[in-house]
Amino acid sequence: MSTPRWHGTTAQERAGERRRRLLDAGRELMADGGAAAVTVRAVTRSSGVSPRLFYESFPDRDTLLLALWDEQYAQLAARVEGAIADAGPELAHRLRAAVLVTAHWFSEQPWRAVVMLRETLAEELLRRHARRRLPEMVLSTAARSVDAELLAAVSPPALEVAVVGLSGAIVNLFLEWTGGGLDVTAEQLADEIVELMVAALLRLSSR
Amino acid sequence: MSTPRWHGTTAQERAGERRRRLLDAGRELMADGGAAAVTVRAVTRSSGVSPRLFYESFPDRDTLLLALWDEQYAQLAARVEGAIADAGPELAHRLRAAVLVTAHWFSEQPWRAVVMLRETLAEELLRRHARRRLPEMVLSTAARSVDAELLAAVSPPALEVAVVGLSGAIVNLFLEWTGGGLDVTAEQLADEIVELMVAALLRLSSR
DNA sequence: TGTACATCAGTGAACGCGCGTTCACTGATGTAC
DNA sequence: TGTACATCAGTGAACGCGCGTTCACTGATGTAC
Repeated sequence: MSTPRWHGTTAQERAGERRRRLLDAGRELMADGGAAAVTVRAVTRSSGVSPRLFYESFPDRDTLLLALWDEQYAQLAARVEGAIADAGPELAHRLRAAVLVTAHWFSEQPWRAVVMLRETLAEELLRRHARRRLPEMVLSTAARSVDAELLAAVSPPALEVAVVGLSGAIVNLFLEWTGGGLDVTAEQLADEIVELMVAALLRLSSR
Repeated sequence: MSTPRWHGTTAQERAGERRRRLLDAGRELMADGGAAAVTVRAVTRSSGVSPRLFYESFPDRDTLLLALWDEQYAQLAARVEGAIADAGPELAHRLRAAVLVTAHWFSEQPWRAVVMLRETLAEELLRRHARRRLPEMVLSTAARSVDAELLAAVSPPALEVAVVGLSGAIVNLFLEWTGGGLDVTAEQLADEIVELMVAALLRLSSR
């Protein structure tokens, strides 16, 4: 036997399963108590993995936090990707598809907004990691190969300001909406956000 | 002597001075290390006030955090108030004066943005306390007694959505700008924000 | 095939820390006689 | 005015906790002979 086994599984299989359990526990803890609740001890306690083995999966607590964010990001990105592929060539349609699928993704599991948005504002580490990636993903994916030269013609500072303002608006809207603070449907929210984005783009291109 | 003295000062004077020193130390700690750095022990250590006496000024750590926020809020509100009084009756002028004085207030002491904006997103307690008060202050103070019936005619959900989006945009713009991430002048920033606010108001009123 | 030993995988107690809060204590000041 | 005592103001050690991380140990499995 070239790969040694232990209770019938390889070391790699067991390590992989432990990593999975640590991530799941971390996600649940973050959903309940924010990033501050994701401590090495809480994660190992609730996953049943011994603290010693935590450090076999992750060099430290911070790396786990980043992994949690990245995992969600990858899932959302895949969804957005799919939605855009089905949306036809027109920019506004692509934008709307991207925003709407994001709204649905958040409303399916409201804790996703906690992990992706709220705690990303709360923890310095996550803040630097994520910064404006979420809205930029939506924008850039939607705009890909569309009006590229339009954006290229915009002066960098004006684009910067627009992106920062839009990011803040979008993040806050999704956050408040998933938290139940906004009494509108996903479609109304998406329309609102698309309008904001289109208005910002138009204002930029008309300068 | 009706008020007893101790080393020549009354109990009240000494208690007031300790409260002042605790607040100052807390502000500095928050500016340097965020709300998480504002611990009872750190505050008492760096102010030279004994931990026992901390609880004479504040019932617990959370109350100190809120007091720090409130102190800054009161200062900013006073500035905005003053700026608006000098701005004449037109809405856009009042808005611009309010936003510009806020921008200057932040840029004078960039840690103010940390205390008022960044850590307000980071700590659950401050989040609930502050929520949308900052942008609402700017908006409502500027709009006071101007176009009140205009706003009253807007449907509540639409107004909600607009305020949440605007809040996010404004907070993010001020945050990024004070952090050095936006290479524009205070005037350019103010113009941008006023444009956003006016556009949002117009969009609302034309529905 | 049976046994002594090496190694691998995993456990959970321990270390050292800083925290919020409290409590036993000290020393300065006021007061009764 | 002088002294014994009460009270006021303040100090800083102590309590009990959870943390990130490490380390001494156990027991299961593989291997040499």
